Amino acid sequence: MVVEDKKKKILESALKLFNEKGIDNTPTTLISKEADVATGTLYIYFKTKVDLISELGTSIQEESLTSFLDLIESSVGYESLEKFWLERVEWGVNNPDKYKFMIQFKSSPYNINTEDKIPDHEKKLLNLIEEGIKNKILKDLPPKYISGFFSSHYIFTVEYIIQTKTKERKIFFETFFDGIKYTN
Amino acid sequence: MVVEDKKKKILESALKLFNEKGIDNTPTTLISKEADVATGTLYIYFKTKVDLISELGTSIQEESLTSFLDLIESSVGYESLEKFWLERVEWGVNNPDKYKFMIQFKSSPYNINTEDKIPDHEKKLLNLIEEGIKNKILKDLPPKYISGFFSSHYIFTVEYIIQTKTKERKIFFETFFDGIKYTN
Amino acid sequence: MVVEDKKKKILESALKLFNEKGIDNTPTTLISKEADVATGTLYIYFKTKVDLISELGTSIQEESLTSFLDLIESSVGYESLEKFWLERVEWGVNNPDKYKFMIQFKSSPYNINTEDKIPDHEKKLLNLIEEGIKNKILKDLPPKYISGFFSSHYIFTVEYIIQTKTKERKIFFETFFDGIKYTN
Amino acid sequence: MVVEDKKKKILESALKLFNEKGIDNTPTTLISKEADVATGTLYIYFKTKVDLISELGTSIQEESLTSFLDLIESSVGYESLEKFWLERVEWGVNNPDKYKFMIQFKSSPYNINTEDKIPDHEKKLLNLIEEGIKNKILKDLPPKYISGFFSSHYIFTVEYIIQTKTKERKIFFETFFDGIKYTN
DNA sequence: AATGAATGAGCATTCATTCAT
DNA sequence: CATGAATGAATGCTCATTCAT
Repeated sequence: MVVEDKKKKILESALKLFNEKGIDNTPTTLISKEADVATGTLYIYFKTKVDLISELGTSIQEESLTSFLDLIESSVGYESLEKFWLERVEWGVNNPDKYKFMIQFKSSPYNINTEDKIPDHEKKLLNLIEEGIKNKILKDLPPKYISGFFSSHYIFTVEYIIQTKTKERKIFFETFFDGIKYTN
Repeated sequence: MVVEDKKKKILESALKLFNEKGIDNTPTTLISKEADVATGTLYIYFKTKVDLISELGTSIQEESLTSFLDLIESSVGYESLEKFWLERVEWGVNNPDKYKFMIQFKSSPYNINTEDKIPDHEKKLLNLIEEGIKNKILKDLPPKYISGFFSSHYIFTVEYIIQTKTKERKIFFETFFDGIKYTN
Repeated sequence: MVVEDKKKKILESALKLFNEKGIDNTPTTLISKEADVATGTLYIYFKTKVDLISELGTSIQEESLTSFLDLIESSVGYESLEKFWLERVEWGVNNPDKYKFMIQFKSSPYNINTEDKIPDHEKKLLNLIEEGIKNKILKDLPPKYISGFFSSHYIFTVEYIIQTKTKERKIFFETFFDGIKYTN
Repeated sequence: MVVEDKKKKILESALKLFNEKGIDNTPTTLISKEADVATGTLYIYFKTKVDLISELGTSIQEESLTSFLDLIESSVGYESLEKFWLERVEWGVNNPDKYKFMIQFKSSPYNINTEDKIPDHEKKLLNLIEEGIKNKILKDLPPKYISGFFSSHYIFTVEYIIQTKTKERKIFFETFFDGIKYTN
């Protein structure tokens, strides 16, 4: 087995089991078994179970934000926001396991210190929003409210799409955008 | 101590501790201690820890829906929806502990059979939404999407208000309503 | 309810439940419930659960030995022994609950001090046996061995009769008597 | 410590404690302590306390029946039966702890499914008895009665020998055999 | 005597983590 | 690096017994 392959298998098994049984109902021994690895091996790659959870959560959150890089190149408008939104939604729909775990992770006590690791995106997004408000593209709402609204709307929409298997996308984005777009 | 007082204290202690430490990281012994009650007393009022969790979650969910009764009397429009939305938001803001637990509970595995107990509200809300769509007050979106959007937007907004302590309300409701209102 | 009636009901319920679930798997609360009596009432009539068990065991043992009174009037011989044996067997067959519990009780740790309460019968039986040996009616075996053999043979036989529902009796007694009768 | 040594020590400690305090009054923690092993170690070797009890009971029952193999080679008669009986008695007298536990185990609720594991001996013994009846060596009693009588007589006799430390054997076997031998 | 809510020590079992091999 | 037997603190739950009413 190639080096680091075991770590990968452990993370994959953890993801699967955490979704099936919940984080707190998944013993590390079971993760090891699922990963075809000895009990102790898990503790070579992760100091504690919490470390494993954190690393899994953080890495998935980062992956979910890949498309963000495109957004910060452009300025905020219907098209750029829609593109960003669509890419994230598509990622969620195509990675339901990772997505599902991300939700569980975010609302768990294990998320505590994770925000420190993804602060840049937040800041940059806030900057873009402020710019959008100044340019009268977005309503004059607190930027933090808009970014939060974005997240919550996105999370709910992905869940809805996964459940209903609908092919619709644009109308869902408009629900979001109509809520925050500038009107006089 | 008055009858049923102990049960109340147990529920209050559980609420507090579940929010502080998470449901799965709160031993029943700690709940008992916090409630100034013996270990076994908890099991007089609740058959199992899961029963305690369920009863707490269900009762809070019901409480949070009290204002719903007003809504179903009227028809869907800006005013009636806003009134409903405002009352629920106010409940959440004024009961942050209950609110916080409700969120944790809803996304937990302990929520499984609870929906059976609060299905009417969902159905009635869907009926109201369908009516709103027919009357060209709301966009022609899947009713389930609108009701889900309502929930997710409401949850996020309460969180935002609690964190920022802002006095704003109306602009937040408009964020929601502008997203779903009918336009030609 | 007549005085002492509750005590009787408690004993009856205990007998039933001890047989159904085993002594150690029968909570006193369940006995109370079965007897339609409050939890605390049991402890008015019995200082502890062990006391209840002992009293039940002892009283049943005594009852099972009622027929013994006839035996000690006569001297040991085929007829008198058979009569005694038959009466005890019949008692066991007709009181399977009491019989069953008696077996459980005898082989339990709760039996410890009970023998002190039924020593007379034992002694008198031993005297009768010694007499029987002297008179060349019984083999020259240790009297204690014969009395123990009597018990064990009796217990097994009752079990056999209850299980098979056979009407036979005499041939079973002969199995015992042929084992101990004097032959030259 | 050699592999499987811990399991052995756990079984030995359990045997000792079950006899001293009774199965239901022996906590698994005490067994572990007596075996100089951690609490959790017991659960590596036995899934539950019941499993430990069953394995202990079954293995001892099997050991007690070793001498049975000789018996089934021969046909039923005074000598062969006596040899079988003597060997079993000797095993009981020499292994009073195992013997004592076996009795407790047999009359306990934990014995339920154990008979499935030792059914052959019973069947073979019944066959031998039937043969003995046909050949007019044994009385015409129900074979099941004879085999049960054998057991109960054997159990009582071992108890008697252990208590009295007598060296006698033959006279006790005759008690049994005289009870069942054919006479015309 | 009767009640039954309350008590808290006790128990079976789990599981994150370690460490000798 | 890898293994997996071993550890023991921690947990959900039970139940004999008490005592205020």
